[in-house]
Amino acid sequence: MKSEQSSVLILGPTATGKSELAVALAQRLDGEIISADARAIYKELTIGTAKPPLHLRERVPHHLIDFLEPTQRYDVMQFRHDALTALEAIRARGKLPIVVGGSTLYISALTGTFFAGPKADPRIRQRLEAHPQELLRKRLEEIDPQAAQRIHPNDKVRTVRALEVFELTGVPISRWHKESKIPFPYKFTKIGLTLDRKILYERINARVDQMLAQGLLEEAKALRAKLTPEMPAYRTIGYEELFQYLDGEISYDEAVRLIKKHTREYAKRQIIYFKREPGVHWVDATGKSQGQLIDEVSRILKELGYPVQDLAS
RNA sequence: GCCGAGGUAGCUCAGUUGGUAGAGCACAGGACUGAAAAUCCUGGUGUCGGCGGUUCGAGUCCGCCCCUCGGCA
Repeated sequence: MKSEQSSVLILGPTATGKSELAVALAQRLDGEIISADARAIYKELTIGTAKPPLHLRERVPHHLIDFLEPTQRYDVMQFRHDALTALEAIRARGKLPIVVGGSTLYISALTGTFFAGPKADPRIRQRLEAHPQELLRKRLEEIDPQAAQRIHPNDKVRTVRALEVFELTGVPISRWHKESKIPFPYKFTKIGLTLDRKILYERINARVDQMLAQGLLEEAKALRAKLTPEMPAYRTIGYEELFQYLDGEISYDEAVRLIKKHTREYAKRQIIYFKREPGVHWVDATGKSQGQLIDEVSRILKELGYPVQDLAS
């Protein structure tokens, strides 16, 4: 572990104010921000992904935002690589890396271990996906009973991935998981944001209305022509529902209702996932102003030895 | 005050000829190793307005009371 000093990692469900906190901390700690967000990576998905606004990005350098075409594929190990590159570059500049994000698996890639197996092969994947799940499941039970035990019979995504790994390497994925563990070479001080569930949901609902007022529908219209359902960017909350509306499948009101619902469900999944992340300094943002929140987190970091500058402005 | 309709889950409601209640929405818990804002699993959460009565048994039938919404005064 080559970490003289840890970097900072801010995690938590959507709409808790992570981005703003990150910028404020970057200013007090002379840092730069690395986004761990599997949708903010794409250009043109701007309003719906709640990217930090330009004026914040001008104040503090942000990395891994807006660097991919929405038609491109990306995955967690590419993220791991890109994040590592960015992190080392920031450190080389003598600055503090601050990772911020809500993409659960991306966070895990930085705090946990991954296996050195093969990456996705679109051709194999496509071929496997064409088969009915029952058949894929049967095959998984034959080649990797251990994985079959952990993967639910209905979970096609994981079934396909397991079969793909086996086809590419001849080694069952369960063995990969057991025998190949590569940790991320840097440690993080983890700050987790929480918010009273009810307030969080209200905030999500309000934010969706705000996104629509800002022109989310126009953005979705422009994207509809370029994206197909196979592309990850297509499956983005706030866009997929509007695509359905634009295709005449559901009403506008229904689309809006679904965006809110899906975002709430997403936030809940994030909460559950992050719960098991070890060593997080949890900070409850309920009832606190932006300033109070920043002060509280600054205090925590100061106690941990970070050189927090007091901005008496 | 009179007439009518109604009080069942957080909300909107369904509930056969009496057999200790269920649907949508909302919500809760969980899984997760290269698609992760993805994918998948589990869960009905209840003084059936209240009190009595009939009955082996009442959300359901009877009586009284309370409350809500219409209409007439």
